[in-house]
Amino acid sequence: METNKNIALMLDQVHASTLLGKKADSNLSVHGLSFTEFNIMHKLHKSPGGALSRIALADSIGLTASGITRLLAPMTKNNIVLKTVNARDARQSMVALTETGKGLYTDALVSFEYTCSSAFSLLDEPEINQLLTLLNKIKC
Amino acid sequence: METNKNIALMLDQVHASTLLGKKADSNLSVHGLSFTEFNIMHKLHKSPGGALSRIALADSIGLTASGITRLLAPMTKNNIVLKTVNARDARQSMVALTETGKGLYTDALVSFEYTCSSAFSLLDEPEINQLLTLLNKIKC
DNA sequence: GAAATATACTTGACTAATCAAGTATATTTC
DNA sequence: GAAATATACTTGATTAGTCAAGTATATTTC
Repeated sequence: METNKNIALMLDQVHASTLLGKKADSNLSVHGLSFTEFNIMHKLHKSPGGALSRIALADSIGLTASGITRLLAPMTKNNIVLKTVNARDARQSMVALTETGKGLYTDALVSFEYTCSSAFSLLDEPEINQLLTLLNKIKC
Repeated sequence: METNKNIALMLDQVHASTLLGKKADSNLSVHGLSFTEFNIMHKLHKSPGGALSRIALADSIGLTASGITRLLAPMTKNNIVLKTVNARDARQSMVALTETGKGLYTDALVSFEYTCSSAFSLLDEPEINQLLTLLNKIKC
């Protein structure tokens, strides 16, 4: 019951994320993308069918449904993502990358990989695995 | 050079923080405090002299100077923190908790400790230490 | 199968933060 | 010691998100 360490962990965790997010935003800005936008594109890209519902996207990055609506509006207008109907459930609109979006993702990925590898350059592979395992034990 | 793992780590890290921040906000709301406000109060409380400059506060939690100005304005009006001049440097205004602020901090700390210990309840003490060490190796 | 409830959004109003530009003071350079 | 630069803020304008309420469709209950 080391409450002080729990507190330090929480604050360090959130502080690190704040700075990582800013660094990612800044490195992605040359592609005209925010970190959140890139994050969405990444989830879409790695999803098996290439399409996800808005709710699934929201859950996958910790945004509200409303946040997703507002985020996707300009991305749709700029032809980065497109909206398709789900035949099984008319409430859902599925989101997918357009061809333009895929190209943009591929370009931006290079910058993002750089951001990540430089952020974690002091960690060796076992440490990265450890960190991944430990993060997954956090009860969010 | 496992770039995929670096990417997963970055995204998991930020995702966990987003959810932790929301949980902290929700648990602190009964005290009328946001997580950011509590964070500031915590840094002030644990600072040796009990006072920090706005810039020091900004750096300590990853906010801009401007963000600190806006955050402290209502806290000052509500008598949670107070502003004192730095005799050595007239540009700086030092921030400290008022007596009211100290009392509020003590109360809110209980909720925050609960938030943290429940978030990290699946981690044992060596794991918490590991996680702290690994987080400090991230280059922010 | 109608009524009640749940899910998947969208929208209006708001808030917390950012950035860029401005002001005041301090420090460095020459 | 005057001029140039750097630091510590504050403020106006903007942005990215939240929440609460509304709408449309789906599912469950009876």
